[in-house]
Amino acid sequence: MENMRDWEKKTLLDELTQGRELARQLEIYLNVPSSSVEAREFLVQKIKSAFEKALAMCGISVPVGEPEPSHPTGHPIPFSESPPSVSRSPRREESDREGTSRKRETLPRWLKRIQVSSAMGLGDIPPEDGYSWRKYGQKEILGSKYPRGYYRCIHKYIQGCRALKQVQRSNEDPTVLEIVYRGIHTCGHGSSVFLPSGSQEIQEPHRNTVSQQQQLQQQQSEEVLLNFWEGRGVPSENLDFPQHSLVPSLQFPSTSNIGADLNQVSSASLIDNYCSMSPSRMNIFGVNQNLPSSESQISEIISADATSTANSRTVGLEFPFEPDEFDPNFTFDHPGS
DNA sequence: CGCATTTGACCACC
DNA sequence: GGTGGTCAAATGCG
Repeated sequence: MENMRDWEKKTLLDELTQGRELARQLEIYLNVPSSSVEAREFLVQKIKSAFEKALAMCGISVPVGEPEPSHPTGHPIPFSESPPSVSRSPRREESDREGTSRKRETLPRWLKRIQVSSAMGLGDIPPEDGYSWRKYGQKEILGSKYPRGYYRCIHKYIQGCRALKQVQRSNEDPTVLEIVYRGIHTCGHGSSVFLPSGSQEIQEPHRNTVSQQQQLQQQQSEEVLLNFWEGRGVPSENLDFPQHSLVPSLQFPSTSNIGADLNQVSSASLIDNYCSMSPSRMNIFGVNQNLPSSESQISEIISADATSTANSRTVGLEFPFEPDEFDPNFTFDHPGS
């Protein structure tokens, strides 16, 4: 441990921080009697995974008894049995480690389209959204006129926050920025990015207690849901994730109270509009999505967007699998209720 | 000089 | 092999 390099310490810290945050989430779930067993079990798995990785980094082997079918990040445990060979470049060594791997993470993601004042002149500086981001890359995308910028939360290394976002100008309308958010902030920083302005005050000028942390977790969860629910986005038909299937828009009855009404939004009204859907049960922002395939992660949702009129909500959902795999019972759960 | 951004290279995934 | 996501050295900026 004493000869551990800085990046190793950072990665270890990441894992431990992640484990702590997940434990806090689990604590919240345990205090909510109606929360699903699956969600709790999923969190337990993730906590175990985080600590097993941390232990592995300390050179302590992980028991193989319990299989870990799908690692949350899709990464293998980042340790080679043999010392790195001399021929390998330092860069490659580092890229093999958890936290610095180039392997793509399977994080929940959702699209936000934002109108900016002009196509030119503004550069590609994304509008302020309440969080602090650091740009870590830019890429020309095939078939796109404009490059895609890659941003990570600035608290990634300090607090292990894995939130990312990608910003790109729309091909059709350069005054529209398409922002793909990936992952949920676990850093507790930032403001109510997804909340309508003025609807919620900014948090925490002071150190957080455990209960404040819980509130933050809860609030962040609600932000994601609210973003999904009230987003001023486009119908799903216009979303552009060609590699995945897209579920047609669904209409809901109007609702004024998110938490309460979401539980009632369930099957009936949805099935009326789209019969061949869908997963039996889904937590939009939590951790539970029971699917026939036994997959159970929010990351299965590629994007979610919504528009609203006086009498209805139109919600577009995109999943990385075919709609006809779904069974017809489809409900939204509000994890906090 | 320190920090943020840019940019070419690397690499996983399809 | 092509594409997109990430890394990290180089560069720019305050």
